[in-house]
Amino acid sequence: MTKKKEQSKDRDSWLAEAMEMLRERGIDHVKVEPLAQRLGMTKGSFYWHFKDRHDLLRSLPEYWARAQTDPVMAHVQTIDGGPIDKMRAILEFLAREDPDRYDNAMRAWAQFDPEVAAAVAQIDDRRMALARSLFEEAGLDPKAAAFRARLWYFYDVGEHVTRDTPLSVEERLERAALRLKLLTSDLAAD
Amino acid sequence: MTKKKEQSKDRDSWLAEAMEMLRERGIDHVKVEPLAQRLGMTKGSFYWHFKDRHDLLRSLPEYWARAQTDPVMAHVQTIDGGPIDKMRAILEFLAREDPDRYDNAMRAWAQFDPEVAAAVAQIDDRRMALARSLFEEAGLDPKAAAFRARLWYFYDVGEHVTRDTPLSVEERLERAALRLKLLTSDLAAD
DNA sequence: ACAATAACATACGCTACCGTATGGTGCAGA
DNA sequence: TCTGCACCATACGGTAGCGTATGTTATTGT
Repeated sequence: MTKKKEQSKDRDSWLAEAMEMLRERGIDHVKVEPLAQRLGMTKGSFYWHFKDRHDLLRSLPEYWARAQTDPVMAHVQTIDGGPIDKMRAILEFLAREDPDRYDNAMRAWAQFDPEVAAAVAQIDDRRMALARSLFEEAGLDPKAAAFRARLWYFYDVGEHVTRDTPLSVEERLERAALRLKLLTSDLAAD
Repeated sequence: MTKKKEQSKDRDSWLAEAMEMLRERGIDHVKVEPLAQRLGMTKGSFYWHFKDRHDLLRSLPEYWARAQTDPVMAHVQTIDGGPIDKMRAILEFLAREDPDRYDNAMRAWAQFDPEVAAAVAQIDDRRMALARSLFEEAGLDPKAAAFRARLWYFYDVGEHVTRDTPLSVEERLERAALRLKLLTSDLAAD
């Protein structure tokens, strides 16, 4: 009735806690016995919900995509106005919400697992496609829009990946404004 | 006479091979016994050169910095011309040489180790400071130059971090040209 | 009331790896 | 030639985590 495959609240609690461990210590430290301990359970429970450890790991990317990237996409739909307005709205949303808590950990993992790399690349493509369409909407030809979307998106990635101590909201808003200005100053003002 | 501390060819061969394993499989897979096997040695040798596994790991960032980032800095010194010329030269150098083979692995590691994060952040700062000084030289005020240096540098990081299959040299050169154009088009033409 | 089953706990053997202890080997200098 | 030391091998005990087998409990349909 629900989905064709496994889906349960208990199972999701294992996945959620596994994501937490992934974020804190990396994929090689999400192990089933410590994981069980954090949930106040034992291995017996784990091996009921999952075939083995690898089964858990394979389920994480889908869980991540489901939990993290959908909100952003949904939020964009609610905005009206020109492409520049939308960009500004996205930047402010990202600067306040920071919905990609697990992105860094996923990227770190993706470095050493091709399947995970594919999953992350797919997310990257979706986000960049959004930016690209906005730049096209603003009047750029496809090639220029594609490049500027990369520049746009990579700034996000760079900010997250090169930083250990998080910025204040004010600083993030200020940098977002600068970014928008530099990347759109030559475009038609809506 | 050489350095005040440990430095030997044998020790460096352990470090080099450890970097290789770090790049291929991540830090949690550089373990002493598999490492010894790859070098055709046994643990006895390892524990002669290193106190323990942690001692090896602590030595890696310094080894990385010594091997990877110095060449780029050295190459910049050899260039003469205006700041834009220097930027173009740097981009072409990076597009051809790709001297940061280990950057992704180091960043992945840095996610979960504050000391490593500090080491990587230091490298990031050095590289961004170089870009910042060039933009200042090109006429930007300090604040604008700092931001544009981030934009400049993050594009590099983004390209490396979001990519599994490497680009061709031609594509990299083309993108480098686009990047230079977009980031310097409003500046005095040398 | 009573099977059946989902959801857990317990106990076990196994492997990979760590670090230590100790023994061997080649080579420098007296 | 002998000795000391840098460098490496071998052998050992200990631990963490994997997966399996099997026992236990709570719930649910009949």
